[in-house]
Amino acid sequence: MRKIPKQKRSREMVERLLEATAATLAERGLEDTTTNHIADTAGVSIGSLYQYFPDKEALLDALMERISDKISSSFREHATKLEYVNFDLKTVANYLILYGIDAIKTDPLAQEIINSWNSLPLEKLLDPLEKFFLSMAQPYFVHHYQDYPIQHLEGKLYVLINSTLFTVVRYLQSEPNTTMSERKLAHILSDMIVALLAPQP
Amino acid sequence: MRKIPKQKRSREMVERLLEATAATLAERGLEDTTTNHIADTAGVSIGSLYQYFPDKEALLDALMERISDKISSSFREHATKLEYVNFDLKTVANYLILYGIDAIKTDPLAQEIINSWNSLPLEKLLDPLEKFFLSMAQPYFVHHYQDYPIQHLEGKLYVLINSTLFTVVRYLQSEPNTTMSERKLAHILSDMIVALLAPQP
Amino acid sequence: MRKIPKQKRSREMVERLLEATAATLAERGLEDTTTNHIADTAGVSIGSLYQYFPDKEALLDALMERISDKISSSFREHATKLEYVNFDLKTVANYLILYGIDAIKTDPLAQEIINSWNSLPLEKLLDPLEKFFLSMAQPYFVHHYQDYPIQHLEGKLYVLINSTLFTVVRYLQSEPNTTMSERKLAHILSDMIVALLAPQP
Amino acid sequence: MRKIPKQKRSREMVERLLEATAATLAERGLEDTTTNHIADTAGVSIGSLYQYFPDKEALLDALMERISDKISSSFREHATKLEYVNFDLKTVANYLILYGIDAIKTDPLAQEIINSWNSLPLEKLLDPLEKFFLSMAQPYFVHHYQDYPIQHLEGKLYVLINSTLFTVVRYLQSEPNTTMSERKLAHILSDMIVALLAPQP
DNA sequence: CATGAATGAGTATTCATTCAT
DNA sequence: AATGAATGAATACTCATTCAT
Repeated sequence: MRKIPKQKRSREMVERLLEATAATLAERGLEDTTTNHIADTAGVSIGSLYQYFPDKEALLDALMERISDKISSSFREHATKLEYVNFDLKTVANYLILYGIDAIKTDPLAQEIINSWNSLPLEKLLDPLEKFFLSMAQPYFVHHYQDYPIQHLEGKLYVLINSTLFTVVRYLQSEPNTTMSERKLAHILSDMIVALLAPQP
Repeated sequence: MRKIPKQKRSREMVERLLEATAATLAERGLEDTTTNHIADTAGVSIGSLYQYFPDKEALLDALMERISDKISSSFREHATKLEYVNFDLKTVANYLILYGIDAIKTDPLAQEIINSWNSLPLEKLLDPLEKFFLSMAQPYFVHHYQDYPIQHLEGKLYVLINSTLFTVVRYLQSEPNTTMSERKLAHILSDMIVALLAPQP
Repeated sequence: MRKIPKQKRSREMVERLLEATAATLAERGLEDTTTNHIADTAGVSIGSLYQYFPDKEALLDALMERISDKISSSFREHATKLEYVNFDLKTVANYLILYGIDAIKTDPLAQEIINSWNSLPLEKLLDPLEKFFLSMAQPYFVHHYQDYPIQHLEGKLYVLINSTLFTVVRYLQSEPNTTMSERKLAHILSDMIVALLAPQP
Repeated sequence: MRKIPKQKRSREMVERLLEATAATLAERGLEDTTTNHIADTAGVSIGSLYQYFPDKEALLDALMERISDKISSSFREHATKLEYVNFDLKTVANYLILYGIDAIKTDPLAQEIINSWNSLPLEKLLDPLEKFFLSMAQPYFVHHYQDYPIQHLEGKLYVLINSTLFTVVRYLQSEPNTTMSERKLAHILSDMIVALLAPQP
């Protein structure tokens, strides 16, 4: 009976710290973010921070996972709302890529992550994201191409997801200098996805 | 007549420092690489290091560029030897990807770079590489598909190059845990390349 | 109730660090005084030093101010004990100058300051001292020469205070080589003071 | 026969180095002046610099002496042109002080010296200057007050010269914040000089 | 559990000076 | 005598982490 409130408090604390980390990162940039800044922003003592996270790395790792979750559910929501199952692959892919680009450009934290991917534990963000997109893509395929060979599918999706994610990241990193438009990028990427997955029979 | 040996010396020093940087990086990992370590490894005083590079960042940047060059020429050589122009796209792509993977796995420095891409100025490596592959791909296309629409080509190559590079990098980062074989990865990637570039007419 | 001990601790720390600075300065000379030396001498970690002073300069500045305070109160005490208001200007000036010289020669820190005025933020010492002597002189004048024109007074005091301070400092710097006795110096200086301030009516 | 050109070259070199030091000091400020900067400015190798001056200190010392000489001759010239012997003490003192202030404010090097007197071997400048003013004042007194007691004179001049020099320096250091005008300062200082030296009989 | 004062290892960089050529 | 490449000691300051209260 005592444990539940404790866990709740604990969860709230973790929450608070992660939000503080996100906020500090977005405001000051990774370079200028210290554990003490984070504790301050969270309105918590530095000692407490270390009660909940063994070290800075763990904090960053947890944040990346959390962001991964947010992105996932945001995508899921959107895709569901869109009733994506009813559209053809090209349309869905194109739409989701554009949505993703927009989401990143809107969020200062996402911005900072993209700019400091050097120095952030990006795997912690990408690994779950990879799994998520896999889990999202599979039902789609079950629906549209019932007899699609699953083993092949997994490998192809692995490749496509990473390809798309990184190309978008890199595009956004060097954006001001690039001539390609977002629309064109999305177009090519979704073409690529379709081309690899759904070759004309 | 006197100046040439000077320039030579200077070049040698730069060379030596870059090699020392590479070695230190490969041995101690980026985390534990200090400018003093590098100078030591180069058998040179720390003061000299700073005579040739304004700061640590410049050293790392230069190293990345140098590696990019090495990779480029290594690929070019290989591709030329292979007379790649005579082979179909699928074969060339597949071969070069496998060659690249092997090259990375053979080179401890490449290994370290892949593992610490966090913290390394990866753009300095990727930007030229991107250009290089573009320059390598274009003649191939001129030869094989004379009537290929060039504007599309550039965008597609941009996407494919980044997609391939990153997917390979990511594959190698998480390799021990992955079930996919290198051959399969290469296969899928080259499929993807062909699918996007050379749709069956 | 809890905060007072904290503030006390803080004050003690500042105290300790300033004393350590003074001691290190006196012992090793400014040239050879590092922040780490100071922290060591204070029996405190270098990190703590920087928790209380933003940088070395601030430490030195604070020390100068502190010394200025010490000198001021020492003078004030002495002058009060002496009931200087009851004596004529020449006597008071002469006495205080001799007292100052003696105080400096007795204090190894003062010695070091005089020898390394190069490299010390002397203004931080002189500005308040100037003000102090001004504040000390004015009541005296109000008392002795009620109808003394105040505006003139301020300018003259500014000149006299700086003149006296510096001449004494310079005298002490080059003392071993000088033939003039302290008494003579004090005599001339007090003569000068009287001559400028209190011309025979 | 060979030695004379050598000495000449040597002299020129010293000259050049001192001028380079002065220029570098004036342009970059003491803080940012390195021996290498100086050698560069002089158009001479750093090795040569050390052929003529054992270390940086010696260079600075020499510069201070040289400046002292310049100031002396500049004053002497001016005073002579003015036929100062024919004027009364107050006028001469007042004029020379104003001239000095102006000379300093006109010369960027003088400016820098005043601002970095911390860190410069000021004694090297002041000692000769003190002697110079002494030597300049004595004939004046011989002329005007033949029966002036010489021993007293020396002590008084010592005090007055230092007083005046420092008060002016300090005034110029804190000038922007001061309300007193240059004229007033000169006025008080010359009053002080007259008051101490030439009491109304 | 919370606090936050204290810790101290760790590091990039400067610059006066030397000495082989 | 001149050169200038090479030297390397020396130092201020940061920040993740601990632990006594």
